[in-house]
Amino acid sequence: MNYLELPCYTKTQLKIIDTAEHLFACHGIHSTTLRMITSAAKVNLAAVNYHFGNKEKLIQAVLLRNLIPLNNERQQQLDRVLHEAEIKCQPANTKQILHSFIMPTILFARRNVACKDFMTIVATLMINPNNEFRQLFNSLMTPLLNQLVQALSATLPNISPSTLNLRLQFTIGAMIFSMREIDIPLTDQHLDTDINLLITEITSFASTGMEQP
Amino acid sequence: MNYLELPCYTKTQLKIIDTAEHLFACHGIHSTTLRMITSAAKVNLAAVNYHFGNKEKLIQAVLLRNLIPLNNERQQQLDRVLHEAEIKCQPANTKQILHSFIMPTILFARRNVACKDFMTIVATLMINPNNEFRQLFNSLMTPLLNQLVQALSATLPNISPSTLNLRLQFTIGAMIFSMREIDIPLTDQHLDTDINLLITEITSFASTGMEQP
DNA sequence: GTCTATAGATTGATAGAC
DNA sequence: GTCTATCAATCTATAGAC
Repeated sequence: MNYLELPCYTKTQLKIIDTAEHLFACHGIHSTTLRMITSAAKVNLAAVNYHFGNKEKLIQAVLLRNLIPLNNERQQQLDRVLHEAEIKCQPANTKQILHSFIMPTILFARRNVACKDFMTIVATLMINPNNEFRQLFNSLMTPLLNQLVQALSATLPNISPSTLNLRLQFTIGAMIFSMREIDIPLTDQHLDTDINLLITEITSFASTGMEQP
Repeated sequence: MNYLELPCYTKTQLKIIDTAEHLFACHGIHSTTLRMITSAAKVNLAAVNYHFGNKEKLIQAVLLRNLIPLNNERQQQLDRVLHEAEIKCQPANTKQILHSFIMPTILFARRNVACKDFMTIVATLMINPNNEFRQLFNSLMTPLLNQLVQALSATLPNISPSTLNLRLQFTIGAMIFSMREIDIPLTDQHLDTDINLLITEITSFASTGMEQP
């Protein structure tokens, strides 16, 4: 349910999207000018306006291009976990539910530079309460997050949905801050943490916190 | 140790700093122009350059004005916890150590609108790996964070410092995402969560995660 | 210290030739 | 579709009157 499809882009459009994504992550969306994008992508200055209409629609294209496949993968994992639990006639456990969200996210963030860049953009969007693209982002995230709270609520009926809601926020915050682009000023040792170990660490960290009385 | 002092500002300078802080949080640092700041602060357009030199130094002033007292408070709490443990001749427990960092932060974030705004700015800085003010921010945070890892390491000798480091990142991420300005698109119920309950929730969530084998 | 005026650079967007 | 040229708006910063 809720699987969305991607628009189809030409080669030039993809070159612009790729370049914009990288520059948005490095310098922030608003500090990145159309001239920076078009010169780095080696296309004409007028190309962005010709292919996307304006700068805002280019930003939307960057969001959709990454978030639609990522959320489809998250949804697929959650569906699988819930389906397997249904077969066994018992609720999925906390770790499985959180893993269905954390695992695809970390795998995505570690896939390549472009994906890392996108996660930086997403994190920035989540932090800023007044961001102009927040509404689009929310509309893409809400269905999945609501399903997660609902699934957790079935597994942990003694914990109120609002508390689960709060702890899911903690979980997402922990996950976002675990990513390479976001390092607090400690040693950078962990940056090369084995990806499977990282997924296990976050999932365990969040699960024990989630199940607290 | 490591207590820093604040510079002394005139009324006009404070008016500019207050206004800038709010606009930085609402629209981002780079999207906020000197005209937006000076017109909202009801001072002349030239006032920022006269009082602070340039835009960058104004941003630094906003950072220092908030981060110095906040970190002094965090340091004081950590010193107290470590001192009490020393008297009892046993290491401080995980919850106390994390509480010394989380409690002053959440109290600060809930103090007033200006403080909430500042936390949004800090979160944005932490997210962006290439931010030009990241170095200043890191230099202010590193001493305290190193002490936290050291204290946790004494309490949890079976867990490697790099793992504690990683879990401290999870903790900070969870804390940042718990704040009012940063809401994932779920119900907004939690936004008015009782402040003491919130501090307890985050501290417990992080402590159980931190102590995992 | 405050203000106006303006310099000098950069921005997003578009018109029109090819 | 691509390109050059350019517009109108906006930006930071400063000079100089008061």
